[in-house]
Amino acid sequence: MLSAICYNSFTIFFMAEVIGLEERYDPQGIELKWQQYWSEKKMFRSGSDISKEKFYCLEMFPYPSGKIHMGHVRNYVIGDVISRYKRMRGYNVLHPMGWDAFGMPAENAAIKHGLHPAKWTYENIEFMKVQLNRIGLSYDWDREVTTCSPEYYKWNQWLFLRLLEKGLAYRKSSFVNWCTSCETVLANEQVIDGACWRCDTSVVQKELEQWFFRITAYAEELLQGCDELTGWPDRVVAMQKNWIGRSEGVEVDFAIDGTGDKIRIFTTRPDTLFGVTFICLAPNHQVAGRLVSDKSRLDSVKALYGDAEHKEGLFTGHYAVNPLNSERIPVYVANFVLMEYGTGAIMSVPAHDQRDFEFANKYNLPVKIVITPENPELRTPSSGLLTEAYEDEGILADSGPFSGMKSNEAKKEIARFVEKNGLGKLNINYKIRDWGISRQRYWGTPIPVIYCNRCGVVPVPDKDLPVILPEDVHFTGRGGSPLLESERFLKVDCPKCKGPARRETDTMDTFVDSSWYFIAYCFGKNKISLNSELPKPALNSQPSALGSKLPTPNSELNYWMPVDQYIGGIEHAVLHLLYSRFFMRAMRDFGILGASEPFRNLLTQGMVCKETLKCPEHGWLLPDEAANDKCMHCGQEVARGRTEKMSKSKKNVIDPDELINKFGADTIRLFSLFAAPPEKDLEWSDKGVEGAHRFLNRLWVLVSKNIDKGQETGDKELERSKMHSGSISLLRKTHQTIKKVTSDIEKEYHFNTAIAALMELANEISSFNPQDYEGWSVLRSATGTAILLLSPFSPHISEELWEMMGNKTSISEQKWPAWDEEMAKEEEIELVIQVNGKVRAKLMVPHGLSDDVIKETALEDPKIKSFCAEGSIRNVFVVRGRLVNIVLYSR
RNA sequence: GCCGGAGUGGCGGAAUUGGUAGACGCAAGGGACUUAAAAUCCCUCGGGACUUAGUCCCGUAUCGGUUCGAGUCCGAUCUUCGGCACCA
Repeated sequence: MLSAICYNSFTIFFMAEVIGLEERYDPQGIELKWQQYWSEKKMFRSGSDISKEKFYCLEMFPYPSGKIHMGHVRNYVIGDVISRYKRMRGYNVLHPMGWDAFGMPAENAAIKHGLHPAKWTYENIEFMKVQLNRIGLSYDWDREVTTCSPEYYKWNQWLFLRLLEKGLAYRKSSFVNWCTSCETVLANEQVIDGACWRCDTSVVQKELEQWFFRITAYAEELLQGCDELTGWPDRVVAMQKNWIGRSEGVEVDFAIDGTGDKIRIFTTRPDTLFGVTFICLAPNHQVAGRLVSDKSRLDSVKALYGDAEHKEGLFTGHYAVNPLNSERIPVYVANFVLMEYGTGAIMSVPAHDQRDFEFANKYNLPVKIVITPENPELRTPSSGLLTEAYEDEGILADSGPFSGMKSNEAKKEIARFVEKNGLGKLNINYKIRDWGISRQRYWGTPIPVIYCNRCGVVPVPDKDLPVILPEDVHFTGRGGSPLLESERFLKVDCPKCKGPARRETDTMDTFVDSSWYFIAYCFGKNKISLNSELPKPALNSQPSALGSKLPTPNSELNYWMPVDQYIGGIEHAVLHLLYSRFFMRAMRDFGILGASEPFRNLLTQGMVCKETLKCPEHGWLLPDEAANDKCMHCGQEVARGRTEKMSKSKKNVIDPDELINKFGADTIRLFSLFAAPPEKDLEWSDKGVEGAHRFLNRLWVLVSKNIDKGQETGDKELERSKMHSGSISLLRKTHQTIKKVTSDIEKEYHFNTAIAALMELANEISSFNPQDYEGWSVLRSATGTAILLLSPFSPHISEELWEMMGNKTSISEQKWPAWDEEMAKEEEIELVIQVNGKVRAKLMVPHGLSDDVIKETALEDPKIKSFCAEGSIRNVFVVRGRLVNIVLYSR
């Protein structure tokens, strides 16, 4: 031990002696210094000047689980680069951060460790905020939002009440997962293999009255709006459209023979109406209950509802009449028919629907072919037996007056016929369901309604908001919602009749919190005020002589919204984004703001992955549990698994804090931006991180060794025509790099190629040997530019180097450099000469030659001449500034 | 099954509107410096052939097509990753 200490201090002394201790790149010191500087000067506070062009850059806020992971780091670094870049481009940038702070893990922690969810959550936030700041993220912390604070969730409640007023929030009965042993509701993720996560009791479905938001009222608009989402990845838009699931079709009434009941079915294939051979009802369809006398058999079909493996049916003993051809067909109850979609009843055409085909086979029901393929080769074998349903389009057969029509024509004709004759109507169905927001949990926004025996469901008046979560509760994980045991919370006077009443004890889905947090940021901390944004009746049509100081309705909110760039994980491609789009529209209709779409551009970053290690005996291994491909515990060969998303269970995670301690935040930022473009998965590589660190180190040495020389040069204009070729070439490279880095950022946020270009410039700078004043001046300008261009990626080291170069103001306040197109132009180009499409020679020629001269030059090249001697020239193609292709007649 | 991506060196990844395939980095090999190592710096680095220091051939998942020219466009196939999945 002692000798080690001696050795270390000797080493440090020795190194300090040789290279000078002050010259070494010390990320820890620098990063802390600049983080303090930024924070003290409030450098990243959004400006209040709303005449300036704005840029709202938003990253998905984290759930405060306790620790930041690499996925967060990647997400936030991408957003930070964009924000810093846009600031340098002169935009008024809003770049906020907050906490998605309600949710189950806090309550689980309370159950397990007896910590109050609030304490657990706020401690996590405090810790994670320090972690975020260590990454050097340029947030405006003055606008921080924490969804579990009453100041925030008050507005959840306020919005709920507005939705309620408009009929967009309503109550209906719905099923939840219920553990009979714990007597509590379970979330889907708490149900493991159909059993309770805590006690392993099998979970049952229990019917409860719950609150819903009527997102279906906006289904069509949300779908139409998808076409405006040009700044979103195609696949996310596709997923949204898919989820909404619009389909056009007709509803047709089938009368039941002898009972007077009518069954309304929905179909998208009216062209197959003549092929209907039976009708199926969902097990919980009203008419099914009436038609089936054997309730136990009906219950057994109900029990298999939703079972994707088996088709189970039951003949009701009744027949329906096809209104088009008056055929009498049997009515079945079938487990695969969904009550929630369409009318809860279907017409079955086994010849042209695979599901009906399977059902018909099982229950020996007739199959009637009414569509034949246009291609005769595909026609049914003469036996008339199908092996599977024919679901494509074709020519109608056996369909009365419609026989011989093409199916897409027949669809329209038959639909028209149905409507004209009052047999049914055209209709559009959507897969999307209303959004159930009730959660039987404590750690969420209390739903602001009161139940009164006399007045029924009474909304909490606005003036009584927020309805605050009570503190006097215990967390056992048993016996339903903890809110039920707080007398003080539960008992309340009815706002209407002042009689005794009871509060709603359910809380809201946390997706409600995240559906409008981006709007909350626009107000600044604790200043959220959605109602002040409502248009006010004009007091006076003319502004008063004193100058009206009345707030313009919607001013600040409408300035910042919509978000210009949203960045987050693909896992939120459907729900969060769809709910947010719904909330925006609802709020627009309340008059709170003008826009409909919340996020103009969306970037879904790829996952952070890493190689996995697995021992045949000990399972997944941490990197330091293996040495030389052998397991440390048993010495067996370790299998290098494929690279997978970092996860604790696979032990391939990396702790951002450890990395920062070792390399500094700038290195981590640089590597995660360099290793892959943002939308693709990022494979973590320890060696790659070292490479990024080496690059920063090289830059550090480059600046520090030239400080003295560089400082002497001023900003005097140099005359290009008199410059050395070396200087010109470095100057040119500098301008080319500005252009390249700028366009890579602007175009697709391809930071990886931007950084590659910066590395090229750095390489050129280090091999440049300045001889005189001019050389030093060019060197200084190239170095300064490189640092400016680097600053969004690795801001701390850039600040420090910028300061070392003698600059007095922070690099974060500098303008993004501009390039000069003339300066960036190459004087000579490499001309590639092809013969018959194969590269045969390369020549250096001056820039800007005419096509004819280029052609001539190419043909005069001795090598090309010898190739051309083999045949006569048929054609010559000249691509300006690039290549010549000489095509010969083949012999 | 349906919808949407992706297949390029040993690896991560580059390649404007079709116009030099492999930028930049990692790994590997060689060299310089050092008593030595680390660090740093320099060189080589898709495969093959030959009459070996220059030249030729092959090469972007596979097969075919369009074109003077295809990683890029078109058609088919294979592999792979996401999402949805009895939505009538």
